[in-house]
Amino acid sequence: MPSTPNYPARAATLHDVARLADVSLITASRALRTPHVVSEKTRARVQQAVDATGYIPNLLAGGLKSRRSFVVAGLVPEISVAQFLPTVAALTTTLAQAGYQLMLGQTGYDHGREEALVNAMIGRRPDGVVVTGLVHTAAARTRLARAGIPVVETWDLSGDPLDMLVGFSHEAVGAAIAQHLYDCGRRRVAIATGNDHRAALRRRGFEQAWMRLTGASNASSNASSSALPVAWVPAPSNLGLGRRALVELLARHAGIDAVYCSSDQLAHGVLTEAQSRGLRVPEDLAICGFGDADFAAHTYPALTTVQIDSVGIGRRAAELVIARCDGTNTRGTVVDTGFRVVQRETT
Amino acid sequence: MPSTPNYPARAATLHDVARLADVSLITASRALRTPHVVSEKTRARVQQAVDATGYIPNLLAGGLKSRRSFVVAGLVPEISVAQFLPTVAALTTTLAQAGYQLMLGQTGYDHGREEALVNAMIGRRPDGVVVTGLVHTAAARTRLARAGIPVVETWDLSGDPLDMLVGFSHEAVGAAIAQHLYDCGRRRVAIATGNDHRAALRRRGFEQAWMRLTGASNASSNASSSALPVAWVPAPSNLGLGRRALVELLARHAGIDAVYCSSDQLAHGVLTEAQSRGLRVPEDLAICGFGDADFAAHTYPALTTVQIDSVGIGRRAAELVIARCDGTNTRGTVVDTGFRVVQRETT
DNA sequence: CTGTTAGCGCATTCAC
DNA sequence: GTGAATGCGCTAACAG
Repeated sequence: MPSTPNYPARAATLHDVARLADVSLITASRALRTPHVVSEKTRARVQQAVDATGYIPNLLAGGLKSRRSFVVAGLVPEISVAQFLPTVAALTTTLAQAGYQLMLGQTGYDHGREEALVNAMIGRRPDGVVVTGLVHTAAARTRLARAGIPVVETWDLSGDPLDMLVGFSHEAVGAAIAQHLYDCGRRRVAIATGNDHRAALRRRGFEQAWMRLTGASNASSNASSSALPVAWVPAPSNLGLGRRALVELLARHAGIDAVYCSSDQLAHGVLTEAQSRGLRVPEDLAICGFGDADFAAHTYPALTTVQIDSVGIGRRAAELVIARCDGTNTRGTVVDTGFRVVQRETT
Repeated sequence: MPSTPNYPARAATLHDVARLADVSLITASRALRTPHVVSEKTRARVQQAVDATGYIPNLLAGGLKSRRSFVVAGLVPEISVAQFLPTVAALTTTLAQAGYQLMLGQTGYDHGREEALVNAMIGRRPDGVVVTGLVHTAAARTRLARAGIPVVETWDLSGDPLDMLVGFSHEAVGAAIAQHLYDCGRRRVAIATGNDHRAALRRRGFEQAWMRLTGASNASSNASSSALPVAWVPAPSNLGLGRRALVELLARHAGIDAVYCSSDQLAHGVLTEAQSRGLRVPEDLAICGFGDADFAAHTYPALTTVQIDSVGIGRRAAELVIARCDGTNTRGTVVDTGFRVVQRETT
């Protein structure tokens, strides 16, 4: 007799449960899925058999017939992007509460794996798809449209959505920050920004608003050129890139008095570099970030930033997918989750 | 004629492809799965039918027969824990390269959802399970053992693993940090630590080594009491909690000259609080973190910490699961990924 | 190289 | 309230 536990080689099936409870297959199924239509006695016998066998329903098999997988695909550019984390966490939690699981995939910031990932996901027949960001490649958009399942794009409000959209206007965020720095009396502003799509929208909103505020005539809506000093860093941005960005800005543009950063991580780096050079913040240099990361309120001095409802985006996206799966028509729904400039000590 | 694209209501099946290509079902299947056993001509006809119908194989249906889902379950305490992010990212990438997808779930730091999550995952019949951390509850351990699939626990080396293990010794990490601070000439050390399992192991390793080094006799291996000043913070730790921890330590224990922190986020907070009080780092206070986060090399002054192969853990875990699914026996494998104290400027 | 048969484990549809 | 038959979409096993 072996000392290691000896479990049955094959997992118990509903068939095993039914036989042990001496009922038919379908009665066992009903006892578990719709208990109220089964007599109490039968229900108890089935439950006993379930406990005895350690039966766990095979959702794959059931889903084949009912065409429901109770799986939702989640697409992120890269998992190690702090900004999306609360969204993914809320998504996971909200879905789990409704019996769904999240299947997570990385598209890559360059969209290189987007189409392949969408195909791989569709092959698993998810009941819905949530994307942090927009679906960029035409092939992926077509695939998703043809799949006939609810799709929620998030963290954006622009463009023409594939189906549903939960986010906010990045251009409005940029404009609000410009207004804030202007109101603080800054006139020689610079930008440190990641090179991703959403950061570019914020930068454009910032520049256009700035030109309007300062009455400059050479407003540039061209994405490749800029009227203001800009340091670009590769996405995803971090503290180290922020330091490097400020080094670059100060070297090329003496006398700047404020920096808008496309993420709080970047802003924290700019703050750090400023301090290492003996610059006073905000007296010599004002700094504004984006995202209201968990550390933003606790830097020294505390970081002015833009608060985003990252958790709410995940929750709303999950709710929309679930509602649609339950038969409610949410097609085309667009939710603006808004934003708020949070002034702290760096401006 | 409607202006919106009108896709077939039902997704194409292999049946549709076979009929269009005028071959049998199984031939169509083989043309896609094992092309080399099918004539070139047939293969081309099938491929043409696939393109025409936009067919995407239903892996759920195939998996029912072949007992392979090509899905691996990933269990994390909470997604928003920066420490595990590189592991999860590497896991996802390595699995995707081999045709697997990651199904992600959150157990909660208190293990409250661990059993329910394991049951939900098992119901989807994953080909393997990777856990960041150990499986703590007995019920979950039993379920996983009975499922008969490869399980990799990670980020630890202690205890008795369910199956496979990829990690490092947290007690050895604690001891190494104690040695480092001792070598730096510090004698009045304190600890700022999260209240999770792994952080507790590091603290114990630290304290035991410290007692040995300083020749103190009241070494306490008791988890609830401590011979050194300790500030506990709830997991997951962050910068704000680090500031609060230093406030608490300085209030209760005047004259400490070094703080070991259970995460770099915590250490960054301690550093920030020290600077806000005009303490010089490392002259007045040495600080050591853990994890070598992306920002650690770029704080001012740069943070001394412990480098962990977070990416390697994810990659190795994925490789072990994949190998086992491919028939290689990796049962019981234990991989020590090691660690390295990285001295920078805060010690 | 290609086809036929028989399920995988369960839910749907109809009968009793 | 319960049950028998049928099939979801695909692949393993065996024939040709």
